[in-house]
This record gives sequence, C-alpha cells and structure tokens, in this order.
Amino acid sequence: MIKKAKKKSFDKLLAQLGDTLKKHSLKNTSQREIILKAMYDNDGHFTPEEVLSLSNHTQKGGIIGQATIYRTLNFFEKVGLASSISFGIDGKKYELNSYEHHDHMICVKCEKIIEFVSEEIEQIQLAIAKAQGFAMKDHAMQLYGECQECQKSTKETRA
Amino acid sequence: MIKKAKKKSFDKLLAQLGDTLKKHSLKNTSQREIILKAMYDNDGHFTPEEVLSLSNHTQKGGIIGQATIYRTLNFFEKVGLASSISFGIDGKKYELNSYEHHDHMICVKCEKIIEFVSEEIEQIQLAIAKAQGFAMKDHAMQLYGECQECQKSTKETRA
DNA sequence: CTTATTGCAAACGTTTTGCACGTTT
DNA sequence: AAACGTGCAAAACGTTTGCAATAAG
Repeated sequence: MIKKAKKKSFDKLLAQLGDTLKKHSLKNTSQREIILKAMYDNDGHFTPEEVLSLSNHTQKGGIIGQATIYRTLNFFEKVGLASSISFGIDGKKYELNSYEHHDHMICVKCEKIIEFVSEEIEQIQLAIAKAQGFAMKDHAMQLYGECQECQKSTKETRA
Repeated sequence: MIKKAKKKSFDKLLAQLGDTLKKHSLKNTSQREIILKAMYDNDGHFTPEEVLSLSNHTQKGGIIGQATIYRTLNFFEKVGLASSISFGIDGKKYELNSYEHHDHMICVKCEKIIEFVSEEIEQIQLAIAKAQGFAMKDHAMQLYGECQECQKSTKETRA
C-alpha cells in the first residue's frame, strides 16, 4: 500500500544527463556533473543556495558560480532530471529525480519531508485524467500536517 | 467519482472574515472586503499583482496599495480564507477557498487549471497519513499534462 | 482615544542577464 | 574554429518593512 520509492543508480542519472545533452547538442561540462553528483549524494530537497554550497564542498575552492547553479537547476527541471516544489517559507526547493516517483508528506512544524508512494492513488489519478481527456504527464501531491515527533511535543500552535 | 466542488456564498465568506477579525481583535477595513470580493467574483487563481489589479478595477482610482494586497493575501492564507499554490513559472498564485475542497489539473501548455475532487483519493490520503502517524491538516494534488484542446492543436513542444 | 491598517517608498533577498573569457566539441 | 557554458557583477523581480497619516473599534 504505502511504499518507499527505490533509488536509481548515479550512473543511470549520469547517462540520462549525457543523453539529454547529446540530444540537444549541449555541452557536457564538469559543473553539470558536479551539481548532479552533489544532489545525488546528499539526497534531499535543496534551495539553490544549498545546492551551491553542496556543490562547492565537493570541490576545493568555491568554483561554481551561483548563476550556473540557477541555470543548471532550471535546465535539470526542464529536462526532467529534477523537480521543484515550493512549500511555505523556504521558497523553491529542488530535488533530483533519483527515485522512481513519490509524493510528499510535509510537516508544517519542523518542515520535515516524508516521501511515499501509493499505487492506488497513482491509478486513480490516471483514471481521473483520462475521464477529463487530460493527457497526464506528471503529478504531485503533498499532505500537510504534523509528523509524529512534532505531535508529541505539541502544546501550542501559536496565534 | 469525479465531482466538481460546490461554491460557497459570498456572504458566508464575508461572515467568515468578520468572525476571524473579531476573534483576533483586528479591524474590518474596506480593503479587506474589496479584496475578498474581487477574488470571489473573478473566481480563479491569481498572482498578487492580478489581485491588485482586480481589486482596483472594482473601485474607481487605484486605491489599494500593493503592500496591502500582500499583507491581506498572507493574512487570508494564514486564517484559511485563501490558499496559495505555485506552479511552474508564474510564481505564487492565490485562490479564495470558496469551494469545498478540490485538487488541480494543470495544463502545461495553456496553463489552464481544471479543478476536481475525488472522494477515493481523499480517503486514501487519510489512510496513508494515519499509517505514518502523521496528523494531516491539509493536502494538495496537482496533475500536470495537456488538456484536451491543447492536445488537438499539438504538433510541436519546442526545444 | 487607542490600536490596527494603510500607502508610500525604501530595503531585501532571490533569480536573471549581459558580457568577456574559458571549454567542449 | 565554432558554439556553448561559465563567472562575475549589475540589473530585474517579487515581496517585505519602516514610517507617518488614516480609519476602525
């Protein structure tokens, strides 16, 4: 019923990047690989700033400029290598599409993100789209609430 | 199976606004009502800028300042009168919660938004949250793809 | 009369862009 | 050699904030 999604290998993603670049006659620069690797290894949801920091920790000095980060993240998203979601305050966050597919449960207190997959929902989504004559290409779902830990420590929600 | 959500009356929303204001000892200004009405009448998903424009068309000269729009939209969202979602490019969009509850189907071509509700999905969501010990308070779901019209006129997706 | 709210304009943080240089093909 | 990508710094955006004036309770 509820599954955890399975992680792809880095090589697979790298190949995917290579293919995409080739297909569009774009160039395979070290920056793009470094960013891909940084996101893959750290495995989470990052703001562009965090991606910048992670990418430059991989290397010695701060080599990659932030403009490149933005350009690369946009590119990754456009070609399907990454996705962005924006919850509440922190603004846009990117994650590499290194998992088969999953949805998000977001704790509104601690901002923790729990990932999950539900086959049933996937299927119903398809059925709904079809019923509307809608050609679904992607989808996203977020459940907002309080995670188990935050519920325990809950006394007040503030005014 | 797939329902269209039912629209609340404006009076109900207005009352909801009034109650909220009273409860927090805040003041019932014309601006807040105008913004509420503008969003209600136009019935859609708006950027703050659009809300500004709609609100000022209701009135004569451009009376409401944009700071007020931002403050009001944040307020509406905080108290549950409105919700924001951010799809792709256009940034954050607000919609009044004038419908019972619904999810969104978003055409990636023309950016049209189709709303729908699925009881089944609602229930599965609850079950999933419960299984994780997650106290779900809200949720959102978006299906991305091409709407019927755009599929008809499809030849190219661009590079 | 007291307190919240507004509008303005300035301030902010984030994202994008122009350009000359460096890299990849 | 040609074309794309990069880094930098400047510019552009969207959003927030300080303040004095205004309106609501």
